[in-house]
Amino acid sequence: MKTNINKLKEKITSKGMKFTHQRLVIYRSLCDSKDHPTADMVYNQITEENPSISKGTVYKTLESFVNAGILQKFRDDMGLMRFDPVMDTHSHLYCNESSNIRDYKNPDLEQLLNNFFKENQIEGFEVEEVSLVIKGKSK
Amino acid sequence: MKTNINKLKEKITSKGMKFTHQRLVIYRSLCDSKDHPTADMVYNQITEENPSISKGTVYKTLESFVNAGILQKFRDDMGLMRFDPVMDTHSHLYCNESSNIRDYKNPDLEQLLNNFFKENQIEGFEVEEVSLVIKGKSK
DNA sequence: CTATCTGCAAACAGTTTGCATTCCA
DNA sequence: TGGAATGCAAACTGTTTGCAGATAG
Repeated sequence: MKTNINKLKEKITSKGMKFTHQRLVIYRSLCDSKDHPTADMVYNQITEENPSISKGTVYKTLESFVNAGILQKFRDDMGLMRFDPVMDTHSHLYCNESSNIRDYKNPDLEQLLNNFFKENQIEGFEVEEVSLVIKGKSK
Repeated sequence: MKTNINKLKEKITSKGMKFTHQRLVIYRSLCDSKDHPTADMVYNQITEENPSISKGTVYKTLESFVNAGILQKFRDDMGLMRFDPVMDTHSHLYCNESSNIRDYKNPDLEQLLNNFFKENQIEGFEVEEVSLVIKGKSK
């Protein structure tokens, strides 16, 4: 746990950014939650123990984390921005019933897709990045 | 052209909905544009020739078209709702430079993904629908 | 000390909603 | 004529912005 904090501090300060209480709290909230929360969810979660952190700060902090390569962000079906502390490329499983979003990583699948687009060039388009949206239900 | 209008009229009326001038104009605009427009884009486009159609009507009409199975909708990276008159399953090509969105359909790819998820069950998750987000640049 | 970060509130964009009026069937 | 569709404006939600004051390094 301490290690993670030190790593975070290093990541932050190495980018010339300042290490603040707010940033620590926000980052920890993201790591604790497995649900790829929105800025608003993070705000509601941390506000219980840290009532003085403002919503604007949460938005700005999450954005700087993304810029610093500490978080990834993506849009969900509702158009909400989701934040993800897992930085390597992976897909997401969207549960149609609970609207939960789980991580899914499969190197074979990545390989399969890379090969496919290497072999099947698209007329007038150069593929740079392919990601999967997997919908279904968790059981 | 006439044929399409009659087909549209049939689709609309067969659902117990009314066939109006606004709905015709909105549907035609979508078919003419190849760019998967947002409601706002449709509004701006039709408003040149039909200044009296209101924005609210465009939103409501697009939504009823989706419910009636006349259009598909999906979210883009910016969180905007996009509308698509092509109803069979297909992927989209997102151009990172122009932010254009093109259609991409490849039965082999669909087959490949279906097979993959048939053979690779995901622990605790039942896949219902898989779609691809393909980013790159058009050339 | 000073550049960055924070908190607050106002602004913004896309979309939805409510309701009186209009219009298709 | 009756029920659905329209137009308009107000409301709503998620997010961004501007700025004065606070704070890390």
